[in-house]
Amino acid sequence: MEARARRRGVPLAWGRDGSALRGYAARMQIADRTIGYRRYSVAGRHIVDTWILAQFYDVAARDLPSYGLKDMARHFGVASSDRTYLPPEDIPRIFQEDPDRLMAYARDDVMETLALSAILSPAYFVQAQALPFDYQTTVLRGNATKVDALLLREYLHRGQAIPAPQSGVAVAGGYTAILQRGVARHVLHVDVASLYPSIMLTQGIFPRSDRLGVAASLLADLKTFRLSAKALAREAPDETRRALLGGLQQTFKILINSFYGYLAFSQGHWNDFEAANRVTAEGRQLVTALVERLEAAGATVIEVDTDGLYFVPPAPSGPSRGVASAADPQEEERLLAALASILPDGIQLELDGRYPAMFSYKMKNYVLLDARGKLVVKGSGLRSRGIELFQRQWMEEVFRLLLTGRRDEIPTLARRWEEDFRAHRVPVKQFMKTETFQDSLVAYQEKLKSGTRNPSAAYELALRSNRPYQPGDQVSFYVAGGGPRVNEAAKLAASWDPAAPDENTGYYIGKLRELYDKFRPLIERNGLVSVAEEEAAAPIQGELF
DNA sequence: GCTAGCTGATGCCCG
DNA sequence: AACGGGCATCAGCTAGCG
Repeated sequence: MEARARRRGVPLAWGRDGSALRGYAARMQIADRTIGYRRYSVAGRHIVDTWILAQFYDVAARDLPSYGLKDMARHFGVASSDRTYLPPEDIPRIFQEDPDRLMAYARDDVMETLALSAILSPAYFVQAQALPFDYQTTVLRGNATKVDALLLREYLHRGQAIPAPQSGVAVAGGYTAILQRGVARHVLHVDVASLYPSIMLTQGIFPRSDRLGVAASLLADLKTFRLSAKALAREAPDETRRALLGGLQQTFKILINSFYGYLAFSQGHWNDFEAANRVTAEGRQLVTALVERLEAAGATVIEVDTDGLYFVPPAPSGPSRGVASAADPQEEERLLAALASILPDGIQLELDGRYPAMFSYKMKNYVLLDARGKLVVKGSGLRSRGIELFQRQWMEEVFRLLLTGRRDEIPTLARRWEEDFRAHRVPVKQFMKTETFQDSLVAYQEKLKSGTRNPSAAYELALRSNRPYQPGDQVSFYVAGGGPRVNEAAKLAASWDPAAPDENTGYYIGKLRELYDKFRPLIERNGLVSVAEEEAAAPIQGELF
């Protein structure tokens, strides 16, 4: 709209005072990545971009197929079944020949955007009422900056000086371990509720420079507010009110969890790295104590990550020991009570889930089968967007067979996939890789020249395409020819022709085989194997089989 | 001259 | 401009081998 208006000489006087829209190139950090976008300001109004809200949402959820409007609308269930879809490349022609159809399409787009905004924006609108930021800024600022702003406001209000941020020292994180690999039956997941904030509150760990004790009272107040919002949401008489209160408590939860991160935030005026270290040390100690207590009770602990763990409860004594068994609910309750009893007052243990089966692969990488038969895949090695779709599908199918007791069907499945590749029955969408640019193309070329990074297929293709790619943009590609360097054989996915498929079949079949080999020992064992024993048997090798 | 194995960088994910 | 801990992949390098 900005470009069209400039071209036609139409002033976009959208300000409440009649002033014009202003826009400028900006970049922002969303979790691990930087995106380039155009930031706008209009006097007296707030521009909140649903595309950015989508990316913030996805930081935690990581379940969006893409950030495009159509995919988003379908994902959130707001796409109407009779909406108009038009192929983008035909839009100029349709505009000429059938403008009404184009307008219907545009109207559907606007309605979907509005519906997405109604889902994704209320949490920020609520925050804007609690923070010394306007609505638009509330969306764009990070959580630690928001905590800092709350402290700043209180100190200024009381006429007190603001300390300078301390320079950073290393902070150790949570305890993570994998004790068993392979297939487990009847798995429980317990976790400590709000581990770090609870430690801060119960142990009184707050920034040393916060002489007024603002952080401590803020955290306590936010926790109280959150719990009452949560209770009110449960009792809310109608859907609208429930959604509002639900958003409120979600927002508080995020802010509450940011207090720990704030301690180690290098730009925070009241940061305190030593305090951050005490919080994580206490967290490691609590979780380790849970592991020890469970093992003493005869449970098999599978994996541990920061504030929770997966385990198989002790089998009833007798000959069935070690065999999957239906749990005795009373015994289970006794075990959980015993577990909770070793935690200090104010630290709550929660039974977070119960799973008929689990496949434990590596730290932070596992698959759960829930009681409804749904498969939950966790970990970068198993569900990363950096893995081609066919690998993720292969894994999903294999893990489902493995966890539902049909592992004898796995070899047939693996063969079928190979045959599909050999017969070019697999479309490009399934074997292309999609990467998001972190650097600008210029920055990439500089790093290459100075030897600080290696060539990457995605950037090389973007450079060859002569299109203006920006950080945050994505490119999809596949491997066509042979050669020693895989990246040199890459081609844009858009250039793949189903009538003349030129993908490197050998390369992809090789990938299928590597995939199978990776999991084969665990599939064949069809049970748990202790990592300690594995390591004792093969102490030198990193790979265990 | 070849290769296994290591290293560093990148990208993505878990809590 | 929240934190640390992990895994997979790639290209380049190097020690060790024949």
